[in-house]
Amino acid sequence: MTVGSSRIAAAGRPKAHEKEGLRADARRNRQRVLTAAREVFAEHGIDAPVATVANRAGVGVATLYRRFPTRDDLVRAAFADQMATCSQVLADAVADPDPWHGLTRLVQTVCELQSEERGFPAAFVAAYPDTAHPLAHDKERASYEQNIVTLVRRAQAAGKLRPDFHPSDLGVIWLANGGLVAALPGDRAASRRLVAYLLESLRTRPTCGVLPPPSHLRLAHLPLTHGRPNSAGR
Amino acid sequence: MTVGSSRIAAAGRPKAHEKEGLRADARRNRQRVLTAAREVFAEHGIDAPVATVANRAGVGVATLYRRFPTRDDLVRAAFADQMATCSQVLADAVADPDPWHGLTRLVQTVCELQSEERGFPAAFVAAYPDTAHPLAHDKERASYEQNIVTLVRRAQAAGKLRPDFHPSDLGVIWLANGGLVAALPGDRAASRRLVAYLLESLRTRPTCGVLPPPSHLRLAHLPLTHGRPNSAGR
DNA sequence: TCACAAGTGGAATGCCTCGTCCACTTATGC
DNA sequence: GCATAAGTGGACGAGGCATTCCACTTGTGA
Repeated sequence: MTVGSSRIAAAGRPKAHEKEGLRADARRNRQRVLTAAREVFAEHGIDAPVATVANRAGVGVATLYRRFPTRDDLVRAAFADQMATCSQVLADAVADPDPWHGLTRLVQTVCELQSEERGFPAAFVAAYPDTAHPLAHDKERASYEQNIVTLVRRAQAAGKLRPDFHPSDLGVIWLANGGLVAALPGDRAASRRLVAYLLESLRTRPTCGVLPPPSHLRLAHLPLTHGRPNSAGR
Repeated sequence: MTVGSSRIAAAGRPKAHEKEGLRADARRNRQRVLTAAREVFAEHGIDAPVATVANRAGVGVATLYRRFPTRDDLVRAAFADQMATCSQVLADAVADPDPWHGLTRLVQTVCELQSEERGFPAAFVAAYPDTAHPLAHDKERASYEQNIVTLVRRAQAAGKLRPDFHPSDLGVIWLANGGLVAALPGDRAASRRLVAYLLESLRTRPTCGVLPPPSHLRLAHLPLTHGRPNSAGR
């Protein structure tokens, strides 16, 4: 991997670590690792040993580490599809002419994604870090938050969403559902009932009770350590 | 610890492991360990190393292991007060002449206990195992379940609780709240908002929507492995 | 076909944790 | 005070996991 390698340098490829610049067999292995990671994470949770993933993929640990130097890299790459779906659903929701419909779809879809694949809730949480995290850049995050705030305000302006709903309540809903799914892996019905209850109480009603004030938590202000005891300073 | 020890045997004490039969210093140490365990579990989660607890308590690991042979023993003992409170609140709820009031109090109190002490939600889950668990005997569990079912039926008969509420939904609520609290340790407001939303939609309303069917999960049919990656077959 | 950079696997290393063991200390009843 | 069972602490071995290293293999462009 000499920097001055004439052949590669001449091809003008930016980084050897990009998916595109990979050799064909390496790209294949990368894909195998991701598939294995999803399977293993679903079975044993997000903290499963790296070696297990490598075994399942039929590659050595070194191969896995070359592509995904940290566990976070692996987790994110494994659930990148789901995260992309979330982004898309949020975009769709904002674009929906009926903001209430967009909002309910958003809540339902994210919760369903969470319950479909065990391990994703934790990845979902990890993707919205509080501070000092390199990926999911601040700009991207800020854009998500902006969209969510917009959606909430519009749904409230339309008279459909209860006025005391706070955008951060979406985080509350998703974290709660994520916790439920983590406790009852494979039980989709429980998640669906939770969501149904919650959506019902979000709708504007004549007899809207008074909610306790929201935490001053920013929507994205979530910890990285959910279900990751290794980082708990043992 | 000779079995035939005349002195001890004459005193008629059943087991040397009972709290009562402990020597004064041992009882003191036991208490220190429990206090340390609560602190450490709150800081680092329920999976914190046993040695950390022993250190904090100022005792050796052997001392800790003698009193609490398994991690589960330690966890349960550490949160025994909270569990007892839960039992009491359930008993009070059933005894309450207004079943709706009793039910809401029950939900709120348990959720508050969960958010007050990080680590307790996991302990709470662990205390309601699915199978093959020595403690929280079947009888005790069955009695809890019976009480919950009674309470729910009465609240529904009184016309206060929506008729499609299922007793197992209480488990859904507590697991969801537990997950939320685990993700946002120290944020009581988030938990309170979740509970407020949920309680609102439990009340009978003219325009009650149709819920998806409940999972066929028994109320107590919860996994032991919540937040315990060590038991996940690494 | 060849040269070689890219890629690979698995052994090796180091760290952390569990749980046990045993020589030593201490509370207790007489 | 004394005898003794109860209690104690820290060392220790086993085992699991993360991460690195390096000799070997393979894909690729010429």
